[in-house]
Amino acid sequence: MIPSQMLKGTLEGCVLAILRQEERYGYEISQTLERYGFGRIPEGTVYPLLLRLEKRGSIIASFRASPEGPQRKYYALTELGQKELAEFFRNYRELTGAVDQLIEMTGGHSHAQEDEAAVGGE
Amino acid sequence: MIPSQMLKGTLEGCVLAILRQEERYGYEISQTLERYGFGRIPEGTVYPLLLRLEKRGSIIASFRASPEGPQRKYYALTELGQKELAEFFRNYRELTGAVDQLIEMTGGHSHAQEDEAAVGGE
DNA sequence: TCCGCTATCTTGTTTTGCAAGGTAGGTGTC
DNA sequence: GACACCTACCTTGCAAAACAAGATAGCGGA
Repeated sequence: MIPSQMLKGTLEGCVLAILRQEERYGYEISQTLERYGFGRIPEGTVYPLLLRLEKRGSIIASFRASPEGPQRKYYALTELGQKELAEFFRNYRELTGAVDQLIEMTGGHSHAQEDEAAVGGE
Repeated sequence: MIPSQMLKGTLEGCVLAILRQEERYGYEISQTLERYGFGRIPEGTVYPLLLRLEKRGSIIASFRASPEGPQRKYYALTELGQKELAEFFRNYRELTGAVDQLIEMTGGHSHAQEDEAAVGGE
């Protein structure tokens, strides 16, 4: 399980990335994140995040009926959202670049699983 | 500049990684992080983080004189700290694995700079 | 004496993930 | 009709952590 602190800042960019190609609604996004390996991201996280993005103007919403259950609120990227997504990519690369360099300099480990196997856990 | 929200949780693991091979003191760690590409990490961030780790038992401190200025507080990893470092590696890989997969599935981009160049900025 | 560098720590603010819980539509079962 | 369950949305309040700002202190030089 990815610790919640480590998701901070990253989740927002990931939601923008999910909306990059097609409109999606909150409930769907929550499930999509889980499929990508983020673990269960509860609605109490996703909806406030979406409302924040909407208020800021990064995404726009439109209600549409659902074949099962209540209306769905579909979100789409605005131009601002696309710029923010591009900036997220840059920041994410900057972060992983720094961390990967640090890991390598301080004793390797960046993407292999040598001695970790012995520690076990999870 | 990496946004501070994106550093949350990650910084702690990075400090553990820095202490992996040799003892270091706070002021030094702050400068080391900058050299690795994290940008300026102010003392108001580093010292509380170190105190937190010390209280938790992840690191132990020992004062030693400095050739210039006041005493230095050197930190070293404990066994707990080493386990936490190993867990940080796992979590970091899990996070980057999920994000990289998401980025790739939603339109590539993982580590190239194609269309972003046109957006400009920074 | 005062400034600047080294070196430590504290207080309070802000952001954000999440637990918990509430509202509501639709379908099925008793 | 009453109830349960899934879908689908939202809100309130808490906790963790980065950081701005500022305090303290040793040491050297102008």
